[in-house]
Amino acid sequence: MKNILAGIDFAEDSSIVAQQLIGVTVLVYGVGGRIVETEAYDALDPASHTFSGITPRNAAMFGPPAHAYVYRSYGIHWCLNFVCREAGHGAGVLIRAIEPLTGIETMRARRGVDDVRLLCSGPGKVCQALGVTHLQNRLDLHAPPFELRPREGEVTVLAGPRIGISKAMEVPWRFVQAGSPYLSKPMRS
DNA sequence: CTTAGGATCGCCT
DNA sequence: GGCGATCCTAAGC
Repeated sequence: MKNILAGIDFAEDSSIVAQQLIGVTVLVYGVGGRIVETEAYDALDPASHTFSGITPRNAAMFGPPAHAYVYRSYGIHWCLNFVCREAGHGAGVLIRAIEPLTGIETMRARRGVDDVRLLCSGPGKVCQALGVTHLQNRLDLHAPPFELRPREGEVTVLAGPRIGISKAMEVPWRFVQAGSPYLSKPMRS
């Protein structure tokens, strides 16, 4: 199935996909690891880039699911999203943190940091470590340079408020792997 | 430990 | 002209 990848149906709501992505391995040109933190966004959500309709920047999120949406944040960083639902809905999942597994030396070199816990502990860091830029915007996640592998084993997922937004603060659409030392911030207890 | 400021791009008011 | 789905560094308590 076209929308099924790594055991996840990307045509589902972004809040569903965001939870299911915790524990999934993502590689870009063979470098990456296990997703431990995500956030869901949706066109009905005032905190989403897509809330006010399609623009050149967010067009990828209105495209087909299981594709990448990469945007520039604060003019400096890149952030990686996976598009959800059917084309035209403007929904997606922000990849906020990864547990580094393969290509750790490459990530260290790209990030200029030694501590593994700091390699991918934030959306901008994830893209720097994995080498994601606008060149990957709108690419199909089924094909290289992307590779997604299903979650293996049990994962405990916690939900809480999203980070760095000023609207819809009460929506609990941040998802983390419980107890992971690789999060951008610990989940509030 | 917390807070503040700078970097710098695309879109909005 | 303002403001982010951010990160890093420096300074203060």
